[in-house]
Amino acid sequence: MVVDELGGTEADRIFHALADATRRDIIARVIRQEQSVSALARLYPMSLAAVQKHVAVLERAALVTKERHGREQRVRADLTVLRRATRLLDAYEQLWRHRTHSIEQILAEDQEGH
Amino acid sequence: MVVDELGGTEADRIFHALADATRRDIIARVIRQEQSVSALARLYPMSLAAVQKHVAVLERAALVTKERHGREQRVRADLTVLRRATRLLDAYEQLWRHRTHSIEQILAEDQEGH
DNA sequence: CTCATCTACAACCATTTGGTTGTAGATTAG
DNA sequence: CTAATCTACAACCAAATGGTTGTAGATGAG
Repeated sequence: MVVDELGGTEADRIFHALADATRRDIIARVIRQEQSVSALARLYPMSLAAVQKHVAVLERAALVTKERHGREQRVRADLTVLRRATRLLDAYEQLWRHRTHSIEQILAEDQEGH
Repeated sequence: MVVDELGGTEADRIFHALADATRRDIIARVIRQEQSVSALARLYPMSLAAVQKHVAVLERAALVTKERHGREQRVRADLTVLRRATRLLDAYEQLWRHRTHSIEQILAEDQEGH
């Protein structure tokens, strides 16, 4: 029923991408060192295609980028996006602590287009 | 195919709960002031039952709790859980900055069990 | 050149998600 | 008591998720 262009807001995509243990593990691994897709696939009890899909979800959320290097496609993390997610949650906490009445700021940051 | 008890790990539930704009809006509102379910339902272009389901998702993630007050069910935020999510993302950022080789800590925190 | 490897992508399937309507139980108002 | 309100929950449905297998195109190794 969602007729949206693709998957909703940026926050939608980021949190959805984080809502899976395999994807969080992929992030944690490529933070330390970029890895090829098939190297990642060997780590998990699922097919290469499944891991490709997980990487694609992370890519849609801009949490990782791929860079072709020979015949390999190296996956690496883009931490600035992860930082945006952290700041969004931080904003909710601020909202709590300060009981601020200007909720519009955090909600505005939570829209498509940021 | 998931024969799991219910929805995976705590982090799964928290991030999944946050991956929807309506649910994030509900959190932002009940942070400021607890609201009854039907009061929340009037805010969104969907049925009461739909909002009930969103609240249930937030409840499964322990991001909100309900407290009966007369015939109303007041929804309020539990910020300690939101804080856990923030700390989890913070941990990823630390992992990035310090390139620490003890990834086990953050992964351990990411398991079912607390 | 030939073959193995890495990747992409389509088709398919079961389950979950996010919405609906409808029914029914508590609780308060008058 | 009766009626209106708030909530819960079941049944249903379309679409998205998360997995599979299979096919095919690039690229590197020998």
